[in-house]
Amino acid sequence: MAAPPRIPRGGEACSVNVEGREVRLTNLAKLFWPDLGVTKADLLQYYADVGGALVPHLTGRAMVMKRYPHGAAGDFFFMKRAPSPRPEWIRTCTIEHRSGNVIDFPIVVDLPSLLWLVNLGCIDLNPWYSRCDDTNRPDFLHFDLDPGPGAPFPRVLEVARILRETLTELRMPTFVKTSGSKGLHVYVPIRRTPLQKEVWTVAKALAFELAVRHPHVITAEYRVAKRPRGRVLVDYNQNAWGRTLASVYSIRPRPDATVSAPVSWQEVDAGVAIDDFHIGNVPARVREIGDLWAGLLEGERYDLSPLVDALKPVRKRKDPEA
DNA sequence: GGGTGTA
DNA sequence: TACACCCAACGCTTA
DNA sequence: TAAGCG
Ligand SMILES: [Mn+2]
Ligand SMILES: [Mn+2]
Repeated sequence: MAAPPRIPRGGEACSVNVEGREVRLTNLAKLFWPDLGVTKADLLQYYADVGGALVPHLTGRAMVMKRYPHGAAGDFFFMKRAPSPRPEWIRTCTIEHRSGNVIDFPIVVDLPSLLWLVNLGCIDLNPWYSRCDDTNRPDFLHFDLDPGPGAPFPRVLEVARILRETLTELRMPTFVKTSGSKGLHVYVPIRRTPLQKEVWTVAKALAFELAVRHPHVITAEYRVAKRPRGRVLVDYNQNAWGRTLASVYSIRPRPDATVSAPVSWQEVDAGVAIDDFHIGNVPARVREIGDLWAGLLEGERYDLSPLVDALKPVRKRKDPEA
């Protein structure tokens, strides 16, 4: 792999040749984390450094932009439509919503398109779970583990281990990462057969099953006010159509520039912490151990169809007889 | 972050 | 020139 | 059908 490009640290703006594309980068000296002395150039350099591991996880997926043009502590706004003007080599994904709205989302396919997106003020990257060629059939089932008030991070680790046990019993491959914010994300690679809604149904059923079996540490309660204190929410609704999570290797707009970092289950057992992974140490970790989540894209994929079928209302279920 | 519209 | 303004919207829940 | 949720 080619060495990552060097991002100029000074000057207002510049044009950098990346993999044969001219990428215009702006406001390079602007402090995105004033307390850390971390600039927009540092943010771009980080993504250039981890791009080899990150880009495969984004490529071909519509991106929801969460833009922080005034830094991590500044106001942000969501944007779905790829802004114009833009380089002619930025690809888009056209998705029609049920309301009739048609949105042209940008797609990341390589390092130039990634850096173009980051330069817009995107601190974290938010890809769809499905690829653009079939936006209603996701590649993953996932579990968003959110600690509620009074739930310390080690309780999230505990819930993740419980979840892993359940998924392993079902023979599902599992991958875990810190969210970089408060919790953990567990992903299961699936064959691209069920619709997003069907994947959501499976996530919901498993979330409630877990909450019933481990009521002292897990909740799947929809209403905030009804969630018991000190529990970890299995936020199955994150599997709904059109929703996104911050990707692996995303820097989060948090005070310490923490990163959503892939971790091994051994590290979960040993006890990681959110602030173990940040803009300052993740590039070296990736150089040393590579992409712990490569198997999510390249490895075996689980066939969710039997589970989907089993959860259908009896009348609609495929009759196993005759 | 940056284009556009208004003063 | 110097500003204000805009920039998403879903599907799922319970009442 | 409306409002809460993320
Ligand atoms: Mn979360
Ligand atoms: Mn959540």
